[in-house]
Amino acid sequence: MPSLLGNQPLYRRIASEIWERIRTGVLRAGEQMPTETALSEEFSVNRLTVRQAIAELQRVGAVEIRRGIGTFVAQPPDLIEVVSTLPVRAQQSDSTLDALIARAPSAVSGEPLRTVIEQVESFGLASGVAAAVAAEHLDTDAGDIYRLDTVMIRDERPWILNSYWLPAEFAVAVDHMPEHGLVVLALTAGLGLDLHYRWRAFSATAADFDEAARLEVAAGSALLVRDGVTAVADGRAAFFVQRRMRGDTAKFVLRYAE
Amino acid sequence: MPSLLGNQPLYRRIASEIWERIRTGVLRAGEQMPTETALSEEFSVNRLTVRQAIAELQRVGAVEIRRGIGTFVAQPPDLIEVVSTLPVRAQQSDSTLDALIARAPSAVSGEPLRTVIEQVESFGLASGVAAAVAAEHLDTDAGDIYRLDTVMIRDERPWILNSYWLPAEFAVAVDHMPEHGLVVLALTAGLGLDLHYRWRAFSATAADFDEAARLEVAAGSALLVRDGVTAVADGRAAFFVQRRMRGDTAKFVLRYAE
DNA sequence: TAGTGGTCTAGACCACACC
DNA sequence: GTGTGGTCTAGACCACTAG
Repeated sequence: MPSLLGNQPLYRRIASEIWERIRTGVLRAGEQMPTETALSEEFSVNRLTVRQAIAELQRVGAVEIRRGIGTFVAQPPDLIEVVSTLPVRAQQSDSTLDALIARAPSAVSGEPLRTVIEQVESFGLASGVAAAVAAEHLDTDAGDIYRLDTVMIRDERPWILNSYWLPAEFAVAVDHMPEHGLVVLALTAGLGLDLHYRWRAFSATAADFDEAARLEVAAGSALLVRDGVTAVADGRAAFFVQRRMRGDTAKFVLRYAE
Repeated sequence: MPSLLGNQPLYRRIASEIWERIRTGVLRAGEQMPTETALSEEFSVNRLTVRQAIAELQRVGAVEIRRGIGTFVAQPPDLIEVVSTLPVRAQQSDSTLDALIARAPSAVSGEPLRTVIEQVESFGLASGVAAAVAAEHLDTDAGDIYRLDTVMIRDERPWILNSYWLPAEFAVAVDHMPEHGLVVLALTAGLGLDLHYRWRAFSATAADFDEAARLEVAAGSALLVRDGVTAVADGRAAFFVQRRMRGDTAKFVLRYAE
């Protein structure tokens, strides 16, 4: 244990040591790490102690564990930047959706593949606390709100969880949503609505068990949350939406016009 | 183990069971949980298995562990909303800073206490990859950039880590920064500059070891990252800044003017 | 089949906070 | 001191992936 902070527990010193090897390039991105047994022999500790160190490195995003195969130094994630230019007016398709579709890498060479789709998971009358909160955002009565849960899939991997709350008058748009279509397109193209943002908010949270399972990440992973209210031209609120995505895969950029 | 998914490992079923107790109010927020030993007897498993379950609940934010005391059902975090109204022009003090100071709860009754301060941790010429990236954002030469690292402290707890990269001409502002002052105030009031955003970006990341230690959170916790470039009236970039904060303590809201 | 990580046990001792 | 969570060991067996 040729390490630094003598006061730290063993597993943390081992984590630091491995981290250092990654940082300095002794272990390179994508490379397979020594097995847990090998490391436990090298550091003369129990395998469980090594596992504790590796678990921390995984949570930090430094290594990737592939069960039955081995542990690997993590590759930098490929991050999609979703850019908006401010001030925006009208169309909400400015950023998120176009970007999703346009920037997804093409699988077949040359052919711009549409690899982002939005899949409906559930739809029905909203209830409970969430419905009450949504009602407040939408200036409507809580009994009259529909909830639509979808998942956006990018390159065949779940990417963004969406929960929409819509007043009844706008909920009919869901019927206009084609298989693998996008909710917002169903509202704009399908219903001929002119949408614009009323507000958006950004926060971060740890994935709970349900979110973790649906996004295929570990419970507790960092999620980026963007929620907001979108309205139509005459000022009525069309929907309140909350989007949750893996933190390391998306970045929202707001450019301010000069 | 009166549980659901029979295929899951023991520790996960135990975590689900406890989670269910919290969700349904059998265990209430703030309440102390049974000790690890008690739980291990109740579920007839080894204490380590219980610990694994509790660790997951902690990462998810469901419980809070106080060493030497006990484990408690987590309280909902008190979150500060930082609101901007769009379109913004000029002053950047719109949101972040004013909000930080104004909305911090008062310790002494009635007296609006200024509980948010910004403390310089290091200052000097920037180098390495980070400096190169900053140079690109700032349209400057990489050799001429200063880096300023600060921490914002709210109610005596570290809250936001800030890294500023400034061209030499603006770095002098640091000399104008009073003890416990705010960097942006030093630039505006101290140097008489008229600042405005060029762009901002939001993302989320897992706290690395350094960030975790400085923010007093566990490695791997969800952090909200906001970075951006602020310019002065004539268009020159004044600084590139990256702010990292505990995800559960801050939320950035953008309101769009009608 | 061989090799990897994943789960679980039994038991020991330590570090910390409170009384 | 007493009780809490934190660390570590030795050893066993399982589940998954690849060849």
